[in-house]
Amino acid sequence: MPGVALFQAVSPKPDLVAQEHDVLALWDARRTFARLRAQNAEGPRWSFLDGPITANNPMGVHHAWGRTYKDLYQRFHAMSGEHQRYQNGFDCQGLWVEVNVERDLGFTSKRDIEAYGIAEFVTLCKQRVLTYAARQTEQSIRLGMWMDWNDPNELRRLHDLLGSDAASVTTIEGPDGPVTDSAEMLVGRLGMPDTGGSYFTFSNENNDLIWGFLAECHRRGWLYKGHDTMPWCARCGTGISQTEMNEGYQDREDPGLTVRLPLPDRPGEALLVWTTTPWTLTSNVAAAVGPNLPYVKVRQGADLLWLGKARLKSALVGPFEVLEERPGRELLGWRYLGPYDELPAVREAFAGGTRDEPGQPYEHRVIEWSEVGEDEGTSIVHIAPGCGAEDFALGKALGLPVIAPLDEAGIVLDGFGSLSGRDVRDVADPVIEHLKREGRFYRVEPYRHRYPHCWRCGTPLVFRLVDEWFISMGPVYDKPRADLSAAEVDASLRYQIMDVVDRIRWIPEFGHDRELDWLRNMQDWMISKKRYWGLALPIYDCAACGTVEVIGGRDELRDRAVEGWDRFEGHTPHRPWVDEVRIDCPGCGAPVERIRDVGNPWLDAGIVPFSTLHYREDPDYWAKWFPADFITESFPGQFRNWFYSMLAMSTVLRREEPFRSIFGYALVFAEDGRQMHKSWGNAIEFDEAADRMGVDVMRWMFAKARPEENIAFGWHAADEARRELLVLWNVYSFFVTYARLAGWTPTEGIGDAIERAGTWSVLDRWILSRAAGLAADVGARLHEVDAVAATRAIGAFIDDLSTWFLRRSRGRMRAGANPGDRDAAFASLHAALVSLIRTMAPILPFLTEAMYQNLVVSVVPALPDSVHLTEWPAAVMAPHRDEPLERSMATVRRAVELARTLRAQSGMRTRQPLARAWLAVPDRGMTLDEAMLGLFADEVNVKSVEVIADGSDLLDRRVKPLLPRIGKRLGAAIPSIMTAAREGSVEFHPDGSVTLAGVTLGPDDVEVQATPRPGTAVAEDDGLVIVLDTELSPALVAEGDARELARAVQDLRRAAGLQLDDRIDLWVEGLPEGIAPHLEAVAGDTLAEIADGQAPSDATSAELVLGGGTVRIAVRRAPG
RNA sequence: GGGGGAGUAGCCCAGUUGGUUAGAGGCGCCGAGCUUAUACCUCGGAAGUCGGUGGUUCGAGUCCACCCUCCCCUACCA
Repeated sequence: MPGVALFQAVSPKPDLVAQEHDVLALWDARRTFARLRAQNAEGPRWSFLDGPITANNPMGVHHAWGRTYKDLYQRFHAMSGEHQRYQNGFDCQGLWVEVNVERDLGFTSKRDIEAYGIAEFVTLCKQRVLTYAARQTEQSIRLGMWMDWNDPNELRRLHDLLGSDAASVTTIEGPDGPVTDSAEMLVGRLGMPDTGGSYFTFSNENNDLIWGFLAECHRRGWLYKGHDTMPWCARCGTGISQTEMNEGYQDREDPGLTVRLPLPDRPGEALLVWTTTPWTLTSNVAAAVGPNLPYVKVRQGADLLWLGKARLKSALVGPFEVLEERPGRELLGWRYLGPYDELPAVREAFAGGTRDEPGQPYEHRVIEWSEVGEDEGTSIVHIAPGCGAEDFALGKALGLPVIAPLDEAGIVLDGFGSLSGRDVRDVADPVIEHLKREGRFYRVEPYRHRYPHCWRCGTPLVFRLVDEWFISMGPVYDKPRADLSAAEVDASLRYQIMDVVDRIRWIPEFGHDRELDWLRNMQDWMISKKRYWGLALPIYDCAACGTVEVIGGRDELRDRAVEGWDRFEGHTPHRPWVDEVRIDCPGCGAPVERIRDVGNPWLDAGIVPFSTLHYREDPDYWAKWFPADFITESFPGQFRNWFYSMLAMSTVLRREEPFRSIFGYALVFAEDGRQMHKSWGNAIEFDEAADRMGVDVMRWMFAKARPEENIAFGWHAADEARRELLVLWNVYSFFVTYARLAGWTPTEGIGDAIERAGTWSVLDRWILSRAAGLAADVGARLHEVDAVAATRAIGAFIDDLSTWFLRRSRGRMRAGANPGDRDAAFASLHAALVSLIRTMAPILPFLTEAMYQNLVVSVVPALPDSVHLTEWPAAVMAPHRDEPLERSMATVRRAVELARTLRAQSGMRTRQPLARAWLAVPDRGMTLDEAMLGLFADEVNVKSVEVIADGSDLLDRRVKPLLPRIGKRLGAAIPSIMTAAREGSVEFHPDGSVTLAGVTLGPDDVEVQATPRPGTAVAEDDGLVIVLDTELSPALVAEGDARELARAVQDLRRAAGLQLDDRIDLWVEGLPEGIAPHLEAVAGDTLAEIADGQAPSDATSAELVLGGGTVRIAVRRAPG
């Protein structure tokens, strides 16, 4: 076919990584993604909302799992013609960025930050975000993720300008033209419609809308300042919310310290209390007992000690004598001497007395607490309201004094004697020393327990009395949700959120229960943090009159500002600039400053369904894209983080679900089954994985992984995934090789096949039917967010394509094959491959694109120039579907397997032709026509196949009693019945009943199975019976030998490194008589001329044993 | 501490309302076969006291009790 372009030659061993880079360049050059968006611009909307990735470090392979899903579902929906937003998101604000910036600067405390300057520090935080946003953008592009990306170099330019002169005016290219502003404000405007690109949660709009949300919470009375003892990280100088607490539990060893507290009214007697936090003893206020628990007084030497009876053996050291037993209630009110009564802080706190007895100084006493248990310590609990939440609640209920010993950095405050000024982590030993000196020490021993740590920096938390801001979640009612009245739901945000959760499709389903469970147990949401880089909480708490005002947006702030607006204007709404603004107190008119706290970062991510969809500035747009059709993130953790914050905020603002369906997946682990850790040497960086395994291999692994289970990610798993893809590549490479040799090209893509396939052979029609079925199946699966089933179906298809279609069609594509049949083979294989790669394109965008370029673009230029611009192939392939044909083919293939098993059992190699096979096919409305039988005959190498009606003569009948039916009835007779069945001692009766071991069972009680009679070449499977005629005539033997010879010649060709179409000279020496007639055929198959005489020395030679004699063969490329 | 889940072949694991010979699948191993798609594929095989102990039953991987180990969720008990 002169003048027609051929396929490009393909290496059988592809460099997948290099190929991926070529494809990226191709997409770039052809603006493929932009054209896809244009192509779908009028299509139905599919709203995907990207959960923001924290722009704080390079992306890891665990991100690649989620991003694979995000990209593959976006690509799939694009192939269905759907219009999408393609907006990636970066999470920008919060402690995690601060901690890294601090580390870079070598800072160890908040004081360092203050000294450095908050403005400078915040700028560094912004810069860090821009740095890693640029980096992650590049990595995501490398992964093949199609999003509306910013130019990473523009992000880096803004980074630099922020550092050198944030106020300098510059211009960036937006989707609708250039946008000019100061560098700082451009950074604050990233992701908006005029600037385009990814959204950044530090953006002005994002912060502004959170202000609006908080103002709404305030309007409804849900925002409040709490005064409470909270978990606190002394290193970070910030309170830790309930959400964050859950992330940070670790095992830790603390001193388990038992202390004697003398009872002045009972000379010589003392209470024993136990604590794992010695520093809190400074702030001891009371000792709690369980009123109904038994307590005892024991004598140890001169000591008289009180403790819980149940704790005697474990709490005491050494021998003891029990003197007295009393219930806890009889101990109530006892005065005792505290461990640190002499401290000024203690005296001062106690001087005011209690709420109920304000006149006289408070003294330590025994109080009642129902929560006191008998499992640990002494059953007398040390109570320090300034150092524990439960202690605080108890103290509050009883009106007890509160002693708060720590400042925000965990340093002991003044008034604590020699402990003052020391770090809370270093005071355990001084406390113990003090107790020993005072005669209060009883014992200390290491105690291991799970203890909360800071999720970010790993510091053990302390409990500290602080003011923090909360959003109330509303009451928890003690009854089922179904019984709640509308008024009760209206009064409780948590139940409103639950109703929203019910409207969402959770995949996997357990997510629904998890979220509800979290909401049930959720305490009020602590949204404040005493830090620097984050959402500036727009709360104005009047020191003069106590009025709290919450500002709902930047414009409102400008209107309300009484001073400092000029110093804020031109800046993003961050500290320290926004702190300059004061408003007038609506209560008393005094100028009020913003509280200095920043916001919980999940507020930043939670507002995204509003901020990124332009809820305020373009309500029509928002209404079109809200709620999102789909989000996907890793499940662990997000129930209480992103999912929760989105649900809470959307419920407050709209009482609507922010997304319709959510797909969750688990965690990426290393191949050794452990979490990846750099220090364990089992971590794999994303860039390394991309460079070494290639991103398609990674995507294939991720798409195949069961999302509800952690994935074991590593090089071996990657090799396995690559092998699967290489099978496809081999088919492709084979196809291209032979199509080139034959000069075959399609004229209209898969249209060739659609036009003419009706007349093609069963193999062709079968593979096209399979391809059609695959496209339909994978489409349905991906619609259901089931990538596992999709990849499984694809894998099975590739296997069919390679091991059956191509295996049986290879001869059809060789030189000398029937031209019409050969073209049909090429056309059907080509169509199947093209349909397949379109079906795989969302999952494997690079491999499929590379193949598409060659299979389609290089030969049919009129078609779309990217596989990603083609439509989902299910519809166009549907006419090829022929399910009866697929069922028949499955039977043939099963028959082939049985025949192979038979050959193996009888030691009859497949190369040896046999005269006949008999085949009995179970009657399931299935017939095997000539062509099907021909496939079977060719594959198992038999001269003829005869279909017999019934294979039962060849088989033994065995009886399998159906135990679930007869077991209950026959009881103890079962063993003998089963033995009889196993041994075949069966009596069959005409009505279908049988007798076994003297027991007659009805036809329904047994299953009669056919098994091959031992010693015959018969195989059976579910009614399919195969018999081989293993009688060998001399002619058959000779034919087998000839095939053996041909095989040997082919091996030699390969050993000699010859090309597929090289012609050879062939020398054969010592050929047995009988084979001679076949020699010409062998020569034909191997492109050989039979040469006479001695083989030359430069020929490649070998020996083989044929018909009992040694045959020597040699080959050499024919000259010319 | 509370709640839930899991322990089956060298490894990852399936195992229906209890049914007698414990296996679908994947990796690995051994053997054979097929093939110029040349370490791809196919067929066959080996190997397990089903975490332990006791119980119910004609019969237990499966049900019950206790114990051991691991994981997840949850929890500021001192």
